[in-house]
Amino acid sequence: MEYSGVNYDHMMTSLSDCGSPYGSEEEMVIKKGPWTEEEDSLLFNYITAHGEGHWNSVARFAGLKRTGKSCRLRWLNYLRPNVRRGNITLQEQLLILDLHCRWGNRWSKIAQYLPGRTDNEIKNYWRTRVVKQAKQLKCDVNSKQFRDALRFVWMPRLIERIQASSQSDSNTNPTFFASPHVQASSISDSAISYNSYDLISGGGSGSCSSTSAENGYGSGLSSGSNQHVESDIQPLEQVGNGFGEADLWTDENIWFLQQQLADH
DNA sequence: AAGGCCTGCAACCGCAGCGTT
DNA sequence: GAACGCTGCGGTTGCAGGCCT
Repeated sequence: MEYSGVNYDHMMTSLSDCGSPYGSEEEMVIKKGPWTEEEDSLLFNYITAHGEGHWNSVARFAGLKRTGKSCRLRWLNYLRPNVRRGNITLQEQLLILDLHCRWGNRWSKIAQYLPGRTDNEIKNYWRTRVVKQAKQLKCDVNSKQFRDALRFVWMPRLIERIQASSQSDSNTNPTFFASPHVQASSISDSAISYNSYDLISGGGSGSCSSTSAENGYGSGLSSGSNQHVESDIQPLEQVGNGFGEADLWTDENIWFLQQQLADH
């Protein structure tokens, strides 16, 4: 954790300005801006002892001069156990693209299928990477043109790279997709029964999967060392060796995409 | 070295949905 | 059923650090 040491005391707002969860006998002042280590500690200890929920009470009884919403956000996006930080892996990128194709900007729903990732992180990824590339390609991120580019060009390339990486890793990391820590049943939307296998084999229910099957981008992961038994698989649990943000948005790929778009 | 620009991310804001009174 | 409060979601903003000139 890093704290800048900057005094954020100036970022205080009277609770009377924004709907106070506190008593009105005295004007409570809430703090805004980055969280301090001490605040994190207070929040973590309180939730560890009392559990999540009732966020306004958390804010009040933990001794935090924060709104309930702020406490909730800090917990969910940062303090919560199993929150994964750091680079979005290739597999995660692929999954985000696929799920966004199904559901659009339903970030929290998408986040359900990326263990340890928060909706905020996924949203930031989408905006800072994908939207940026759409701009670079001079098309709207929601346009059919760009969606087709993602579906028919980008995702197959991602799969190729994942496949190549998994093959090169198979000696050192033969259990890439198998995680004993989180059960697939933890995924609430059982209608889709989502995992990487579904994604690459076209087994999902969304339009992308069917089209992806047609276009053959499902040729990859189910083969080789990563083949797995369905029920054992946790989607995209990271083992963490070498799938950092090896970004696909290289000049070469952008050029390729532009050619594909020009052909349409 | 310094200033400006760019990027990524943490956090805030507004709104909608839901439950309770 | 209206009013209110709480929670969660998606959009947006602002800051810190890196990069470039």
